[in-house]
Amino acid sequence: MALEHAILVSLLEKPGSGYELARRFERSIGYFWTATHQQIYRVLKRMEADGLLDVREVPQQGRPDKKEYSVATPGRTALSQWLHEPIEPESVRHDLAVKIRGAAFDDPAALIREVERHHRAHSGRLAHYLAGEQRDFTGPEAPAPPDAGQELQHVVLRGGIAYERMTLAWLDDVLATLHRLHAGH
Amino acid sequence: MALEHAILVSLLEKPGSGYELARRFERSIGYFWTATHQQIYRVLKRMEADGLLDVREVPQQGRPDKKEYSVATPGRTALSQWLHEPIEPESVRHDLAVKIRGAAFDDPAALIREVERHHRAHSGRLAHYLAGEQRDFTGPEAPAPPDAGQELQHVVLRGGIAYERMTLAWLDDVLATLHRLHAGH
DNA sequence: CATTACATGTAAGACGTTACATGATTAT
DNA sequence: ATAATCATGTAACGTCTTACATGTAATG
Repeated sequence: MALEHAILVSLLEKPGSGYELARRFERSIGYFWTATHQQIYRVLKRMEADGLLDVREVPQQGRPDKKEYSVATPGRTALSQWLHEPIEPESVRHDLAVKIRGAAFDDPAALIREVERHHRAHSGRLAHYLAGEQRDFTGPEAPAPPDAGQELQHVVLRGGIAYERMTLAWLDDVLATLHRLHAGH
Repeated sequence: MALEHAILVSLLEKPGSGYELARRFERSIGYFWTATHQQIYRVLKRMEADGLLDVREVPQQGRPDKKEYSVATPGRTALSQWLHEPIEPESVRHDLAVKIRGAAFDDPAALIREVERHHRAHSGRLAHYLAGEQRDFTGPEAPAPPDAGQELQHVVLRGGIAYERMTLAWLDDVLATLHRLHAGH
């Protein structure tokens, strides 16, 4: 049920429409929580009905009107409450690991292309994160005395960077293993 | 829909009952794919109805009888087909990262305990993985010429170990950041 | 002329979680 | 006695994904 909380955090960082939230879930906050627009619109309605959010109809010119959501007081309370509740360290789901173990019953070499694809995707993400870090935190444009919010956003981004680097190193290991098995050895 | 595939892989590694599968999803295969027994029983029934699995009633003494599932030919085909389909690099969901960003709107210091709890949990997992690696792959009991299946299981386990080490280092970074913010900076 | 961006939604079905339910055996 | 392990399930509910549905405006 943390989609609600991710939305609360994102709307506290900046109010916005369902569409805008969907875009953020493709970037920034989407690095550690994904959601599609269908999900977002549904949850926004429920959260509004529950009084967690305020809506404001914003007429626009040359564009469809939008509904700008912002966090109401009960929403802040709900977030605060959740922050004080312990959560379980999340359980992982790695399709690729299932595939790798499954390859023992098929052709391990056939997985090489797939693993290379994942490697490229993670390289791309890493480059994207590093560019974002440069832009927002370590580059010349970055605000000199960062506030708490920025420090916290940065440490989360550093986590994403560490994750991608670790994953790339592991995928290299996987590729080496697959090549070794292919060579007969 | 990869639960089906994880079950196929696990049953190919060794046939077993729903209960046994549920146990495996708490260990071995559960390191990268989780499922509860309720889910497993439901999916096993569906897979049997779909002809992917064979069942054998095994009477036992001093214990309830069990149904031993094994992979039928169409199940092997289905797995093979999935292995040859490209999958998307998975999208992540990190509650803790949402909490960290949310802490900017609450009390960052209140998160310290929570992060420490996660740190302990991941330390435990790492120790568990390392013990498993020692037992099955690098210890004196490990089979000298490992086959493809073991090589692949090992590289997946190495991924789990790398993930836990990376996570612990990141949690140290998070704690240092939270302490810095608490100190007033 | 086609595509991308902006903007919001519905519906069906798959998947996952939590709670409930039962019952024997083994270990403390 | 109590709890843990073995063993299998149902029911209710909530979440998530995929496909469908519509329409304008800007960009190439």
